[in-house]
Amino acid sequence: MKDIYRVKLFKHEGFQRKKCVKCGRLFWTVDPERKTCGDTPCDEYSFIDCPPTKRKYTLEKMEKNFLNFFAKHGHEIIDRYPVVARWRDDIFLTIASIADFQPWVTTGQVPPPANPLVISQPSIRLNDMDNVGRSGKHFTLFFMGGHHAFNSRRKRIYWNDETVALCHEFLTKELGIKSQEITYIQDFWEGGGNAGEDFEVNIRGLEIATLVFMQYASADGKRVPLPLKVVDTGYGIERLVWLSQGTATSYEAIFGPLVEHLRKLSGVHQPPVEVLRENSKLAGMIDIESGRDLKLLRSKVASRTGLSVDELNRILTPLERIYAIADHLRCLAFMFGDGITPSNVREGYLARSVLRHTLELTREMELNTPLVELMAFELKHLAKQFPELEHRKNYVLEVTDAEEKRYREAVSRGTRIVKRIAGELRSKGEPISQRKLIELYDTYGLTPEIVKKMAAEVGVDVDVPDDFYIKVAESHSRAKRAEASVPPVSAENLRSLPPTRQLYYENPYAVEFRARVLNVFGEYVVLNQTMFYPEGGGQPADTGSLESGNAKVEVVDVIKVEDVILHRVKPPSLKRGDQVAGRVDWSRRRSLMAHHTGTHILLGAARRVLGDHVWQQGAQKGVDRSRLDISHFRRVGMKELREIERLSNEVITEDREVKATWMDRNQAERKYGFDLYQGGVVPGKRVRVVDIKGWNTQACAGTHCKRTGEVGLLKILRTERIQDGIERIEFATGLAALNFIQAQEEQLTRAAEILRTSPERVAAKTRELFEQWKAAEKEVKRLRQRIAESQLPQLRRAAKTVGEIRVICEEVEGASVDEMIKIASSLIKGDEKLVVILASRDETIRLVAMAGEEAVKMGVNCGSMISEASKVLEGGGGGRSSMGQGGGPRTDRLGVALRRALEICEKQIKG
RNA sequence: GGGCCUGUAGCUCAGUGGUAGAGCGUCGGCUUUGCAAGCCGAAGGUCGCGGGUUCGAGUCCCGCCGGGUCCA
Repeated sequence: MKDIYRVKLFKHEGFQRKKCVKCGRLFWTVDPERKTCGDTPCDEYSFIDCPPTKRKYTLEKMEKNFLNFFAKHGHEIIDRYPVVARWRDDIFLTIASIADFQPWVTTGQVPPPANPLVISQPSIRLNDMDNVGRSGKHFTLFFMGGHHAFNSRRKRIYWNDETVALCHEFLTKELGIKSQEITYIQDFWEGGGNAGEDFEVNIRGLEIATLVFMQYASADGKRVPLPLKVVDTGYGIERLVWLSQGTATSYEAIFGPLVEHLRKLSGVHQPPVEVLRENSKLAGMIDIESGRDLKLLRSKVASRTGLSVDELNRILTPLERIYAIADHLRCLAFMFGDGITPSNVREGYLARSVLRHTLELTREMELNTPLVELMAFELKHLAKQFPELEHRKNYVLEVTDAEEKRYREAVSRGTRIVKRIAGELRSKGEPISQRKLIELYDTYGLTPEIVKKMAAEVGVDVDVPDDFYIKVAESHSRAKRAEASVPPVSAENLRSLPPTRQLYYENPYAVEFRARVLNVFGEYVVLNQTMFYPEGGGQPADTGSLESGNAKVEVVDVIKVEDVILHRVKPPSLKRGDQVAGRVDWSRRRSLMAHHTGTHILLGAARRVLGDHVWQQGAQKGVDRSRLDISHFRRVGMKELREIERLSNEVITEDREVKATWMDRNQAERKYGFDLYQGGVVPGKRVRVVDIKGWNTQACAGTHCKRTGEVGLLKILRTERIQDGIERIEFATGLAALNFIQAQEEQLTRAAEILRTSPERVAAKTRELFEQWKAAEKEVKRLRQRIAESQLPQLRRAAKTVGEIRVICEEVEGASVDEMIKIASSLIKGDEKLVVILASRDETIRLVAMAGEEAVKMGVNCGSMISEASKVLEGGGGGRSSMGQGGGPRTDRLGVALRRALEICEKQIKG
């Protein structure tokens, strides 16, 4: 097999392959003296204070330089993609430049937007968020420069020789780095089902690029050659900037102004340069992953600088936090700027995590500046290079502010809970358990750090395990993946059939058609052409009938498997070769079309009213009502809803044109951007674009009205918060909307009739009535109290003497339990030796017994007395010795129960 | 999508199936030169909504609605 690592450049320039004496990996160098591979930890950073480039670059300059260099060498510059990977359903965030072209381009289904191309892609990786600020080189968001070539069997662009040559020329000619400074380490890259040989490009201890030659699909340990061989390169633009500036950390080079701003705000002093330099060099040598790694780093820096570990912690920790805050703010600016809505799910949750992590850092630093102010500062600096973020400024700031407030509320709520728990534990002298700690994190979002701090304030210990977050993960059961629905007829069986001609696209208004039965699979029929729309894109399938000769069958469902449309018919009496006349249930289809077009109109209105961060998160069309789920960072208010509804109907009355056209995917994306994919990821080389003139454009496979006027009327029925950050709007169009309005009107009219008022006055009248009802209830309560009181003398006279105590045992007609209790307690108030047993009757019998203090001392137990007496009534009861309640359904045995109670009472005194 | 927590007075929250409570706030009175505060008292509740179990449900069960939070 050919050695892919042995590229032409190495031969021309006299590179030799060597084995690193430290790590044992193979690498290429022109320096005959070199023994190590040039990567950390084999080589220490040696560019700090003496950069290897001929000049210093800012991030903006370096990005431009990178793009222009490759543009000069035949690459087309492609605009960056959003950091939220809307075109994919396997990842939430864009993690690399190649991610922009997966899966459609890399699998060969869609041609690349240009070939070869170059791009600078903001990429987000949150895996080691905790290292950011400490390691000196980690970022949550970084710019990955990538030059990509897609080599098909028919057309070769370039491969290993040219890739390395381009890289080397960029580094040496463009940046002025000496050839002998650069090493190329041989490696093998594998990920996401693809694999290939690669070079890691290192300069003075810093890895600045990876050049991958992606050519295998890897599954189950086997490697199968890919039809498309892809040059996948990734240059760390921030690292190149750092290299060129030679600052102590990359953060100083990238976030200079914001770091300076934060330093001023927090009053953190800049540590001596030599401390920072040594820290940075050593940080590069150690993979900081845990608190233990950090301790190791500190102690090594301590021994080099002569400072104590405590001293280092004091001067470095605040700075590390500042670096992390600066990094996180940039990441958030892009996340929000590209339209992520914070949420408790999906990418929204990732954004929330970064934001809360940032707030934690400011809290630890006791930096009281609201995050929204810091974000405003950051946006100002990003505006020049990224004008698209400036356009979203309002949303970014609004959402930052809202999230910050929400978090502060969560923490203050949590504080109260922790203090309460801690207060209880303090009396017992116990620490907060690990289980409780996990529970607090799980249900209130309180990190152990916060809990520890709050508990300490009331003097309670917290035992935080090192592997806390692992324990949290363990406490959750693994979620099962939803199984993909299996088609009723396998694609295998359908392979020999031609794609079904989709007549519903040619004329969505046609109802009747003729067709030939190509094949039958059980109750599923395949035709050569059809007007039946198969379920898809949230639009349910059409129904109708197929007629052949004398036989008529009903079409109950229609599905699409790849390019073939299956009609489920009842009864399944059609045969292959039959000529059929099809007829679509038009009123159903018409309503579905109006609802589908209505969905697009509504989304356009929502985006105009709420902002263009609003994305469709799902939609389901129906005949009577439909629903649209949209992302938004807070509940949609009544006023906003009214405006959305008004705008929608305005667009309907304007009777705008609705056009559906098939377009080349790249062309469509270029023209409309990723807003196209509102309805979700759509497969394929060509996409169907539905455009409501001047209002909304989406990739969509559904059937639509030709003009918005046909929708007729759009009425929002209700909204629901289906998830944090996602609002569901239910609505109806046309006659279905009218039905709803009429039904509501009827309710209102009926309510008005009952209230003897006009519909306009229903609200006022109801309020009035409600107030009167409350007042009347109170009055009733007062009066019944008076009645009860008036019965007291009579009841007192009925007292019997039993031994040393007195017992009142009577029925009180029409009294509730509460009243009997009140009567009994006021009788007892004047006589501690009194026992009161009362009963009343409505649907069931209720018994109440109360005893004075003295009577209880003499052995009276109301609870057991009532419990026993209730059995007579075939019910139950209980209570304390001073009071008992009970009853039962046998209304005919009231007298018996009372006698029984008295009997027991007498026994209790004697016993 | 899965899990956990939660909805009680204007606010913050208690409330082993048995007479709906506390603190703060509001109002009134007393005390005080006034303020801050203190003392005494009062008003204020469809216990989220709807079913069920029970003699009896704020409490237990089911459904719905709202809020919070963690995980994928």
